[in-house]
Amino acid sequence: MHIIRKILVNFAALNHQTATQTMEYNFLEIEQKWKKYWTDHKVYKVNNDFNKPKYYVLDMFPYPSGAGLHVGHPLGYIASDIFARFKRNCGYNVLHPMGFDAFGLPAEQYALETGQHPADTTEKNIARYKQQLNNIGFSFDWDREVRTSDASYYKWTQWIFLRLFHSWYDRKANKARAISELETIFKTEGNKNNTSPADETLSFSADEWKAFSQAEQRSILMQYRLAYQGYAQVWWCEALGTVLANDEVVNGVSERGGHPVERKNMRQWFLRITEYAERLLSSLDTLDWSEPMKEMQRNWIGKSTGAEVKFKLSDSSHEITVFTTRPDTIYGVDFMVLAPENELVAIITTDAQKAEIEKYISYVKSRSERERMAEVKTVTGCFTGAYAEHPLTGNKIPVWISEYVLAGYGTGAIMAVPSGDDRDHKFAKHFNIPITNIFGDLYDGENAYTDKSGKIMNSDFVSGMDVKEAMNAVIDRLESNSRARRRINYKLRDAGFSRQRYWGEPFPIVYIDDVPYATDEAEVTALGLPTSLPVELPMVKNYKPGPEGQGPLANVTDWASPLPEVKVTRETNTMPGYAGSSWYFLRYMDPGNDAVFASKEATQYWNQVDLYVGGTEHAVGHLLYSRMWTKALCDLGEISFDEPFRKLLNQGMIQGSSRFIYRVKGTNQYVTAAKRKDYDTNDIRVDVNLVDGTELNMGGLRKWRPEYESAEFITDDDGKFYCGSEVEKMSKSKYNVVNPDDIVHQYGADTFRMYEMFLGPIEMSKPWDTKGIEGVHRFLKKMWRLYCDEQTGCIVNNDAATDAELRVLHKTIKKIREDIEKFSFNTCVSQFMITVNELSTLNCHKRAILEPLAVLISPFAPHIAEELWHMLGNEGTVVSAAFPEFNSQYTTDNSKVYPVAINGKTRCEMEFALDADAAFVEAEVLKNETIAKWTEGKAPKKFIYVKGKMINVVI
RNA sequence: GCGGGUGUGGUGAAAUUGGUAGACACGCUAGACUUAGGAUCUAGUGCUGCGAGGCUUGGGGGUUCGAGUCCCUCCACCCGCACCA
Repeated sequence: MHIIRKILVNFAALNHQTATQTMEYNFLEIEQKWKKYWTDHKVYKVNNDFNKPKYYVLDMFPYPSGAGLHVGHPLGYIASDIFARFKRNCGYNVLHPMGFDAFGLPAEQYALETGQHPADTTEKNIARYKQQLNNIGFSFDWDREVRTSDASYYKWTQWIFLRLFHSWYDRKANKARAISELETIFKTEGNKNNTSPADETLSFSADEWKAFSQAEQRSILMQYRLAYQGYAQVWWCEALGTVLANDEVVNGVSERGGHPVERKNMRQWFLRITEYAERLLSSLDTLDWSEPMKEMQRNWIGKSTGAEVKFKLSDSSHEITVFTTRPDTIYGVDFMVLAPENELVAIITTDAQKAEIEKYISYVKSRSERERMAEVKTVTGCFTGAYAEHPLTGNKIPVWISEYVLAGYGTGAIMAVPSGDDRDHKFAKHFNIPITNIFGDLYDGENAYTDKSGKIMNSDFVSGMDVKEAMNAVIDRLESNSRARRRINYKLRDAGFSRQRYWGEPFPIVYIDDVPYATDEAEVTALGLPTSLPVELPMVKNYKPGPEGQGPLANVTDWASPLPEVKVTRETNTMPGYAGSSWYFLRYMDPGNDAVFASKEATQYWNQVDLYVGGTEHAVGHLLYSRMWTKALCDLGEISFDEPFRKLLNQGMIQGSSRFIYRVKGTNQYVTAAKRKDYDTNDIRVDVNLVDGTELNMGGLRKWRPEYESAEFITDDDGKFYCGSEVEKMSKSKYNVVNPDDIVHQYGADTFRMYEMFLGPIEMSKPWDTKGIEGVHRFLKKMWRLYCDEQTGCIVNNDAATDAELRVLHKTIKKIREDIEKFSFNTCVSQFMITVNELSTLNCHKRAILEPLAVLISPFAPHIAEELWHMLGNEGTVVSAAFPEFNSQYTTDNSKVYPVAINGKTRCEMEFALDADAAFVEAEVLKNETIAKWTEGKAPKKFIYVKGKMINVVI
């Protein structure tokens, strides 16, 4: 089957010359011609023409993986390209750039396996991506391309990092300020008006500040900086001697080699995004994003109001501080739970419990946060032997540790109220901890009462109060003796910014006696080290990790220790993937600038991204970081807007559809899907490109891999072999990747573009299926035949259009304009099909209709539109033609065929003028034979006439 | 577990936001033209029934003259969860 198709395609290719003469739709030739024209004439070149109104359409730039582009990638790019072209036709100066997120883990993993340098493989992958993108006919201005791995780009990533390093967040002014200003404040008033976001207990006077050593001062400033150092847990694999990403840990062991892994604390860089939590939350309201997307960010930021309560420990001077959203339930506290990582655990554990606690902690080290949160059925925990004192009753409360309390959230400790919280309840039941009921009959003894309605009982002075009252009363009482304070807590955590990897941006940081300094600080200048950016990533030959889990850069001794005699070392970690992608939209505005990341004029003009298109998988990562960077740059006066993406359009994911064959165990026989139940078989994935629908190309399989060379097939009764199928992520390893190049070669880029849009709403996920593309291809051929007879060539005439033809055209213009603005591209394609069908029926070959139609379809199918536009004798390019306007004279009707229903069931249709009055309509309807039959002479109880919609008779 | 989403013919889907469910396509069936066809054209195609008709938007319930759309409830599937990008 497949072979026959190939032969026919080749046969068609051989006939190209005759095809040209017969003027049939020769997409290969047309598309090649116009692609060349667009490139040669730099048609998509964008100038910073500040006099024209601007529109900025941005795609999430791709990571250039070794597998190349698959048919899922272009979905969003096609949508944004249509919109960009549309806006351009509407007279805007449209910025629609593309680039590459080129640093990342896969290139490094590939380097470890093959020894090829990531710079080389990345270069190759980018070349392939560009060629694939160009094949689809996008209107990118490649002169503005950016690559995050270019030194000329990451120079500015490093520069922004240093701006964050040199800044702190002034909570009163609610903005970032220079750290030098904070030093001035410390010199005059200490930190009494500016508590550290990292350590609220930190307190010093102006005199104390001045008395601190430089190292002490710097360590205090580190508690304020927006880019700072702290500690975080990473996956550590002893056997591989390396830190692993979450993705590299599968089922609790390393993906490579299956070695055991555990959590390890490491010094890391962080971005203090939590200082922006409130602004990131509140300015969501100003954005034109989908409500679910905003909801996801809100939940991620996770604002909750409640109280921080301190519990004294019996027999110890330490205290446990907890955050609770339900201070009203304080009389129901039956035990306390610390995160196993909480520093207090080591201090308070009694000798008797030590062994058991250590055993439990080592178990927790092997568990991911995900597992810890998800597996609620199995309750685990361990008693520390210590007791806390209830702040109001003074009762002794046992202190436990358990994995369900996470160190990174809140204070890493909770007060457990089993009668009012599900997890606490399960825990108490499991460990037989007595439960205090503070809800009276509302608590049934079997399940926690988590509802916030009803009265609090059995709770001393708050008994009988409702939740809100009790909350305030409890906090007031506790506040009066300094045991609590009102507090807002965020789930959002500071962003880890260090990776123990090679293929990323080096930090512009050097350590002098283990104290970190920015490369632009005086201390570094004094050493004679270069202070200018970029700090270039040195070329290396091996990518193995450094000692003690440091990044590979630690092995480049002359780079990592430039001045060994004075104990000066460089930071050998690199920045994470999201560093470069947090600000790339700014670089496109002025990509060549060597003096600044983008000129003020350029950022002022292009301003916010008007439309940002990309997948929901970035909902809380990239989009949140990018928003924070933008706010920081705005605070520091570098740009004049504090939100990067005004409108966001989320495209759905195109999934792969994998094909399976079934091998009879222990043989080289394969059985068709329907008969596999009769045999004992293994499922095996085969290349989806060897399958037509579900029908396997058996000869193709034999040639695919040597192990199938002598395969025997147990076919279906019709002699064909059918595969099973399953929807999965599109990936190389699942053999379900479909390359857009193949589709473009077989049907053309215009068909491909329109087919991807025709698949369904842009935001919906769906599996790829090439079946159905024929319909779109047929449509383009049919449209072609309106303009061009296959024998005689162009058949467009200059006759005046009829009213019917004008109505078709103007209704189409209206519909297409509206649907593009709504990003409803699938219905645009339907409309084009309807229009072409109607014009074919009308036998319309008139310029007055067909010339606007060519412009109308040009954002969707630019190649054929350009060809038709020129066939009509136009000069220049359809890219800069004016988008047609509709005339409402041709889009409004003055009568309507109403559905007439009896009791809501449509029984017939009747036509009335749109301005017909109700009495007339009612009389006419009741006269109607069909209606009379259904009403059986009964007088209607009610007559409903909705103008322009429908008529309903209730009997 | 938490958060977000989705569910409509054999298939992809449409439905001016409460007003004719299934537009537009794929596939399938029959036919025309043709040396030929996976080109092109015509007709049919949700299910059920001889028919008038009845049934139908994941299941159940509700509001309404009227529900795919609103409310309640249950189920199934997909995506994300902080070091993949």
